[in-house]
Amino acid sequence: MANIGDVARAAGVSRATVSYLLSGKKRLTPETTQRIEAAIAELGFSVNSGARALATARTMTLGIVVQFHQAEFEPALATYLVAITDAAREAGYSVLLLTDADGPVAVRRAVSSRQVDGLVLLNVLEDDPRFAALTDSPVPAVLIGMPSDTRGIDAVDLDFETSATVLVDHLHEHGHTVVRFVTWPSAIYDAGHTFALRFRRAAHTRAAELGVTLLDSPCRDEPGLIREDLTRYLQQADEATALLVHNDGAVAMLPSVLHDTGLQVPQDLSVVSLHSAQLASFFALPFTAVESQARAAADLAVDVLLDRLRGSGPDGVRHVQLPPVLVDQGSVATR
Amino acid sequence: MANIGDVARAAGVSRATVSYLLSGKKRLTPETTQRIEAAIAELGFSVNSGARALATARTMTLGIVVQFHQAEFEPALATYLVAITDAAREAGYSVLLLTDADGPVAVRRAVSSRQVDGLVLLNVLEDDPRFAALTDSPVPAVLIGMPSDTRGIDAVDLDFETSATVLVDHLHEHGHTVVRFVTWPSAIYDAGHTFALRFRRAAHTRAAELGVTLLDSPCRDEPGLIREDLTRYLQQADEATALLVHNDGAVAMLPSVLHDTGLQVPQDLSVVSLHSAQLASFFALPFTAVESQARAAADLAVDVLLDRLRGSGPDGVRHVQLPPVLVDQGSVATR
DNA sequence: CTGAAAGCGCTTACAG
DNA sequence: CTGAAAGCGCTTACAG
Repeated sequence: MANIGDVARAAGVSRATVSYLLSGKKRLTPETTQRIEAAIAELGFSVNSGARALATARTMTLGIVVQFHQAEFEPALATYLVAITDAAREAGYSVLLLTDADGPVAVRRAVSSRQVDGLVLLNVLEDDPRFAALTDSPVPAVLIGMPSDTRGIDAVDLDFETSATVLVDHLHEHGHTVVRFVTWPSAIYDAGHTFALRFRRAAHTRAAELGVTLLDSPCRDEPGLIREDLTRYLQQADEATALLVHNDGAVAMLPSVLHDTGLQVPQDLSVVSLHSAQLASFFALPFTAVESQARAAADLAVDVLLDRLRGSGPDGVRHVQLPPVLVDQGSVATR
Repeated sequence: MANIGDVARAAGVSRATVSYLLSGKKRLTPETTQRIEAAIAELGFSVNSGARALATARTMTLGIVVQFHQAEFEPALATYLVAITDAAREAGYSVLLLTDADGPVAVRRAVSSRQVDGLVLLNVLEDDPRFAALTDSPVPAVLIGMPSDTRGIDAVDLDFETSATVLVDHLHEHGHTVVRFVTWPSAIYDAGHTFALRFRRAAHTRAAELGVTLLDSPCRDEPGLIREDLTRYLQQADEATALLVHNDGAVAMLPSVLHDTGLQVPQDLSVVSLHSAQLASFFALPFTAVESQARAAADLAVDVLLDRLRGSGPDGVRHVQLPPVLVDQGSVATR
């Protein structure tokens, strides 16, 4: 394969001149430019990325750190990966996938062998073990997720707190005062998933402010068990007039369980939910909801990280939360 | 950050000696080994991967070429990505994610800028546009998918033909002679998805051999439409006593539609299916089925690719098909 | 068993 | 506007 010397020789210039054309850092005469471009095209030359990385000390590569291996239960994961990679490519960056079961190890290896210029962390926990590997690292990172203490790391996510507020408000405005709050299995909260903790906390806070009673109703994590749990909740004779759902598995199962129990939405029961847009689309979910947009979060994360890499953007640590959009599908009745 | 020279100095040896320890290509005295190892640990040294790539002409990186952007409708995609990356890492390889909407461009760029030593192609079509970019490439590739003409490229996949045969046999053995074949939307076949074409062809061939009538019944590609299509098929008054399903969206919807139409499986209707293991697990699908295992295919693909890179393994082009496993869940009644 | 030296393919002050 | 030269951090025949 041709290297920069071959191009220089074919064009009758020095290697430096070819390099300047490639980087655009110096302006060349039109004739020189044209001769070099012709040589590049003829030889099918492209820059050896390893050599460039060595010379510039920049890899033009970002790493995505996927911490968990339950990819199967994360329908939005592929969307995140593809969206991050797309956004990175548009900025001239490649993407390395880092999936080690041991997150800190994955981070340290990529950083110390200088494989990446920056990192995107997916599936962030309140007290994430990867943080330690990041604090003494010369490589900037951005979290997709918003722990209460980000340790000085940039972070980006849907605004789960406002999302909860918006949904509780929506129910309250329609006259609902007792609401069943269908949540993730407790293991999700215990593990410290930031999206779950933030949403739950804000839902309770807002409900208290408005005098709305929230009945916590966790669903377990397998289809059969979720169905059982949901069925039990729906058949329970109590004063709950609405469901506030934050659990992708449960909301996916909900239409079928509603059907089985013969309850009509919104006549017999109102429903609002927070779930990923992927899930909504895959199941054509018919509920009024805030949909988390993996692509928007991914684009934002890459923007923030690139700002940091370029030294552009605002000073100081950045915490950016995407404003939720309520998609009203009429699944809430006025009481 | 420390480089190999810093380590050499700290250990009182030459850089070459450190390099030999790192690569294991020469045997050093225990004392030297120990001094170097101590220096490495103390300095927190690790090899600069770009520099190593430049010196060795090997990147130790594989590229995954994801061609389509409908990541949302591909629940197994994340599993493929994670599984390939895991397998690669175990062999000492990193993984670059290549998602350009223009597949051939993604391939050419990664190859010509020497970012990868090998490529894994996902979502392979019968007449895939990426093949052309591969034939004149010095970088070996493996397909996950099995076109009829692989152009000399290694390929790996579930054996969809045997899968179809096994499922048709299963129905035939239980006395079913008229079977409704619920298929993907015709666009899937028209686009040339190898898994769809191979399965359909083999199903028809086997059915013809056994004297089983297969009623082709495509489902469209949105939840609402799938439900409509399935409902219409189930209510159709004909002699079909069983369903053979090859359509992930349809099989996911099937339990609910069965419920609505009041049909009992297997009493009123027998069902067999081919779907991804991810789907089966996410929905707890209760049907006798062949489940496609993304992880198995990913492991196999990486094995084949690494054999090629090392020059090990059998000579010639390799086409490996994973034997299907029938998971009998009793959804077929004897007639 | 160990080391000096060339080379991988690029970039970038620096001099002209 | 262009080029000679040093340097990025490694590896690997080769000589000892």
